[in-house]
Amino acid sequence: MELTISHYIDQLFPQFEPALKAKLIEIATLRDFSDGEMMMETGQYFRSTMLIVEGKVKLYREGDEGEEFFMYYLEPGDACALSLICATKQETSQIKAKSVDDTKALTIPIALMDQLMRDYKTWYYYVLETYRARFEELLLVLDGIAFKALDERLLFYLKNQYKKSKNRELQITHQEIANDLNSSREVISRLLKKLEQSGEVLLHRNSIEWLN
Amino acid sequence: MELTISHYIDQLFPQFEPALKAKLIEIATLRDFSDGEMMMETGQYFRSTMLIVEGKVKLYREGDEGEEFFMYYLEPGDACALSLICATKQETSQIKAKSVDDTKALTIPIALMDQLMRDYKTWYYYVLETYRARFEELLLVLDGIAFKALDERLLFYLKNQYKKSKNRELQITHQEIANDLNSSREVISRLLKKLEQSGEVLLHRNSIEWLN
DNA sequence: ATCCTCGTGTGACTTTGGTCACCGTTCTAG
DNA sequence: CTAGAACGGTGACCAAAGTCACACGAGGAT
Repeated sequence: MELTISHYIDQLFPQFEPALKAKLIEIATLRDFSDGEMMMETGQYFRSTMLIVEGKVKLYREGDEGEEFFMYYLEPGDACALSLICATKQETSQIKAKSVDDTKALTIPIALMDQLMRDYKTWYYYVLETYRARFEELLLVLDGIAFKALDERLLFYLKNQYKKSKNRELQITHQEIANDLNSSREVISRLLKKLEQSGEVLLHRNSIEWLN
Repeated sequence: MELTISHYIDQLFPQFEPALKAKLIEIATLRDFSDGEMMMETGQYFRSTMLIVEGKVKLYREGDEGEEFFMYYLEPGDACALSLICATKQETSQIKAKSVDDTKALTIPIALMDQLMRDYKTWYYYVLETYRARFEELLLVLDGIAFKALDERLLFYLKNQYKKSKNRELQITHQEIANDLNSSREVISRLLKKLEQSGEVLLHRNSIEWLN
């Protein structure tokens, strides 16, 4: 087990100083989440901070009537910014996180966060950079929804998905896209049809092919 | 001058440990911004971090065609989260900040940030809390725009303004509200008219009166 | 007093996107 | 093989919000 953790840390966090790596191997535990499992619910408290080492995690905001609004993905090497921040204050989260793949995460008790921040400079930089990156990502999402029409947002969404999956063939249904963009299936279907007619994608059942 | 800085710090940051207060008095300088002055432009680099000690600062996101989208205000005791984060990485900002009052801010050279974070626990907590608070605020804005119709957003906006100004009479034009909400003047006028008819506000030229 | 600008009110129209109804196809469990 | 569910296509309609055109009054400048 410790071998595995050590391996992940070397691969994904090469910038961590040796002493920090050793410390993490000592205190972190590996936790598994299966595809589709909720990792964080609205209103839940954090007991530990998580570093994703395998799989993919989808973060979204939940509306008053349970609508879901996709924000961004966390991938191996990423940390949940909220769990880093909220952790120190024991605040409740207003965000949901769902594993969308078989996912493994290193968990670190929040009680040790202060010590890590103080003692390991590379950890401190990592945390700040994580914050910054999430904040920027959130701003991009805000841009989309504030300034762009749905067709542009859809295009942005698709490009993002392709980049993450590194695959010409995207396995997704129109309904799922509609959920992520907080729209409705029919509207997404229509917009996709337009994209197909203008030669940007090919539509199949359960998948969308990108024609670059 | 040092007397003034010391006074602000005691008033607005009582939680700072004595050594930190002394350090800040030593390294911080006071900077003035006049009403309406731009404090930060899109694409600008940070050279220092700022703690607001007087006045009010409006933060907004700028769209591709120059549209402005209001995010939140910074008030005395607040710090610009972005200048705390980006500072350490020398990244450019994608946000605009405008002084909407005669504003004073303590500026702290970014070169000293690392040292402050490492040496003063109360500073470290303050920075993390600032991040968390701005992140939450941004999430609220996102909620509004993602899940609410314009009439609800307008109401939320007005309540926010009243809370900040502590005044039954809000000095603002319909056009300004429209800019902040990235809408158009006519639409805002119509919605305000509805609010007046339902007895929630009284409309005057250049001001809106809240009837609680 | 006379202009002129600014803020506001309002009707008519358009566009975008959400909703409803319904259909055909594909996939899968039994 | 068959029933039912899931997925996607489509037309008709509706509602919210953006746009256009114009009118009116308050207030400041000359």
